[in-house]
Amino acid sequence: MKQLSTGGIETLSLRALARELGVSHAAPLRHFSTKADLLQALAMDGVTQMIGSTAAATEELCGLERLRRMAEGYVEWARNNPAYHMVLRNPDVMRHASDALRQTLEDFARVQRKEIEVAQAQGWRSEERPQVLFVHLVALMAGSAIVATDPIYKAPVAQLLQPGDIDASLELFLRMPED
Amino acid sequence: MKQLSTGGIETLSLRALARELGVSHAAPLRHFSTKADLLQALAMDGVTQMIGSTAAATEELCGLERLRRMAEGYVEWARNNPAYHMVLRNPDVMRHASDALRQTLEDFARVQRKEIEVAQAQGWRSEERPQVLFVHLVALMAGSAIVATDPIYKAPVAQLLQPGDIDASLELFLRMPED
DNA sequence: CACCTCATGTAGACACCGACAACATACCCG
DNA sequence: CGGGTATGTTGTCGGTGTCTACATGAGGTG
Repeated sequence: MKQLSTGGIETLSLRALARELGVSHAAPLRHFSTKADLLQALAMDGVTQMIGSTAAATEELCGLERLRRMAEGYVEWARNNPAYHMVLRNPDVMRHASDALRQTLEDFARVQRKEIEVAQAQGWRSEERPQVLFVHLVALMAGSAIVATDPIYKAPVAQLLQPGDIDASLELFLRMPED
Repeated sequence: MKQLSTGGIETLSLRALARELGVSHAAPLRHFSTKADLLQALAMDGVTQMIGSTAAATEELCGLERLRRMAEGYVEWARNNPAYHMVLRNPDVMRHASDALRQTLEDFARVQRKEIEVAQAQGWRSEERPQVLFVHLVALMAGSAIVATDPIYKAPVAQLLQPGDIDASLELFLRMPED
């Protein structure tokens, strides 16, 4: 159906894609009726892959540890798939997300909320309101991925940002209080 | 020179801009030699304004309280200036940021790092490495602004996200441990 | 005043793009 | 066999960024 991320991309153009595949300029429109459709498909693909390499890979864990590994895995996925990550960062793409994409993201959020509950039952920040922890987690994951990948955020930190710093930052939030 | 944000925008086009101003299609190129130049100017404008309404407005504060107000102010600014915020979120724009823009951001980061030092001296997370706190702060601010403004992040939280939740989330990090 | 220069605006052209329509081809299934 | 569906092709349209050549006017200098 499609071989994505053929080259390091993101001046994506349907016509360039057609050229790359050696087909006529309008051929891609048979598969994606509009350019937004293509980006939708890429976003869905990216989200599926991201969830596959975070939530699924931590299925045997639970509670706080699972949350930490999920967050670390998310940042690592963003690092390893900058093209997909850029698509997911694009507000214009996500604003018109399909119902299926929204549903997938909601399922992912549900897992996070469930594990927050478990972690709280295990004594992690048990006095906090769960939705505040959830918002914090989501913001921290999204922001850490950006800091880890976007050159403009790397610049102000320059050499100061050592390899493990982002994981250490995630752990500031995702660790037991008595550690 | 320019009246920006004439309408709620971000299918920005030099020709549309020219039409809006009642000039010929190539006139804007006299002021911004390329479209990327225009976005650069917008980004610089946005960053200047953002810093003006956060760092400057908290000048009389210091340490932890200043950091908290800066973070809250940043999120509020993003909420109130979605168009500017979208420009600053765009990786393609920021990747080619001018030296002046980089310098401005670096100055902003310097203030944050200084206040982190002050806060640590006041007993806030004094055992942590400063750069880890800095990375955490930057990620949290960037992520919170996105969660606060991007519909795709609002959706999974739905009505669960109450007005004060994001501030409460920021406070999870930016508060004294004994509170 | 004459003259030059620079900033600004204009018109035209080019290549690229997304999208649409009309037509061709091939394949599957009743 | 025959028709429908999926896929691809060519051609076209309007829109866009950018370049070039040309106009015009303001300001300063001789």
